[in-house]
Amino acid sequence: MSEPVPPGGTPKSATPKSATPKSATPPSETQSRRASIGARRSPAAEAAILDAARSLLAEKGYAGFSIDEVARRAGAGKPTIYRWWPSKADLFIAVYSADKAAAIVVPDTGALATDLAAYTTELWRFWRETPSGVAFRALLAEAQASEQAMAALRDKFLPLRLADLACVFTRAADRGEIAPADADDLLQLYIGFHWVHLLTGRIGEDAASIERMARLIVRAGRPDTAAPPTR
Amino acid sequence: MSEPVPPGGTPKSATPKSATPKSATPPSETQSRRASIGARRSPAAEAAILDAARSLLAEKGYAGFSIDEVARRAGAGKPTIYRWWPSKADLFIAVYSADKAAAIVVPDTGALATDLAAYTTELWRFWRETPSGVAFRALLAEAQASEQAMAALRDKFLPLRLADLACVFTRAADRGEIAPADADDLLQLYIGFHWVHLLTGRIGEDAASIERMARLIVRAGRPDTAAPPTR
DNA sequence: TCGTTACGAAACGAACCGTTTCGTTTGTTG
DNA sequence: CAACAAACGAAACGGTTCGTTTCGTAACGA
Repeated sequence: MSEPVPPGGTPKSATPKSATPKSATPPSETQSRRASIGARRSPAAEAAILDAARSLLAEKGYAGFSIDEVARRAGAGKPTIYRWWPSKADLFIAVYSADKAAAIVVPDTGALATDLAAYTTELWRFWRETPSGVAFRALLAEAQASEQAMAALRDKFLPLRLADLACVFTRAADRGEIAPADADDLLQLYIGFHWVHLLTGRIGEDAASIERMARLIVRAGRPDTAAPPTR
Repeated sequence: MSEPVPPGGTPKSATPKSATPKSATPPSETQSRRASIGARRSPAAEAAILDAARSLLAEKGYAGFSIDEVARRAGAGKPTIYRWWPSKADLFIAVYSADKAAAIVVPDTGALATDLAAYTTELWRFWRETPSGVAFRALLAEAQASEQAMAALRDKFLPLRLADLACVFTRAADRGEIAPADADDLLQLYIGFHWVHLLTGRIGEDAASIERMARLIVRAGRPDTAAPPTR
């Protein structure tokens, strides 16, 4: 869905015929126009479009993310965009996927609490300072209006993105810090913490809050505390 | 969304399709027209607009929530809508606020874990079965594109809506189940749990998951376990 | 060489937003 | 009772965006 569409359409053999002698369209200044490079996809056009989309998203958020504006900035035609990305969402997802490479380093400090605090600090900074943060928020928003986007988010995007954090919890379980059975639930709780802050615009560097939350998570997972009134 | 793009152009079917003679729209049946009742606001119009907005939101989500369509369904003029709700967002919030009355009963079972589980079950049912769930998701989405909506969500909407849950945690602190200092953070964790499930479309009745999460929250707040290796 | 394909420019239709004009209806005020 | 004020619905307008189509041009490939 997010991949460019291979052009395999029906060859229409009808010659344009050009009954209308349009003439004109003077090629006066062929200066900066990025002409076709022939019967193949232009890497220059693709790169220009992706770059324009990324910077536009970073500057104006999803609200200002219009195909027309992307085309203007990229010096590309809208048909060129729609040829390779059938919808606005496709282009949007492509941008995020391309950025995902520059991901986040998963900390390994030897203790869950410090791992979590470090990860959160880094993630929030990433969300604040890169187009990806904006893009992710937009993706969450988009998913609320499109069942398709929702499914993609839930089934493809999240599991992939959460793999890093999952292994932080796995290591903690191996160290005996938390009960292995709780690892998944604790991960979910921590994700929720991130999302609430992201979606309400509170992803500043509130170190105290981050640390408190990390300690709560650790405490919730402590296996030895399960003794007394667990029924 | 659209189909894969046939890049070579399609056999254009030579369609002069439009040319719709607009005329029509015969007011022939003057029956149902809701005339002015004079120099005062018409309760009938207000109710019709709110009802139309609510049902439209429930049916099509925020994507299909257009002022034009609301006006059509309500048999109202757009100026009437804009006279009383200056923007689309205002009408939208009005719908949610009106529904908020039929809110959720805050459980008081005597134990935090069971309170939380009961509350979650009820809240998710509410989100699933009323337009409000759709509306809240849409509000979250809207906030990602509009700083204004974000501020309203963070500063006005949430504190109000969270008051119920807060008192569940307060009662638990009074009973000594959790450390009073942790109440706010635990509440945040629990909210995050709700949001993640709402935003990823997983608000079915997963009783087991709900209960596990409630127990984790309680354990995270246990005051007596607050001891050692915080380093 | 000649057909195929990609390119950008431009225009188009549809949808929606928010506004304005218009004629009508009905309370309120003098 | 008459004049005014205010609300009503219909309709249209300007602006924006999406996604499509047409058109002329340019390079690859057989």
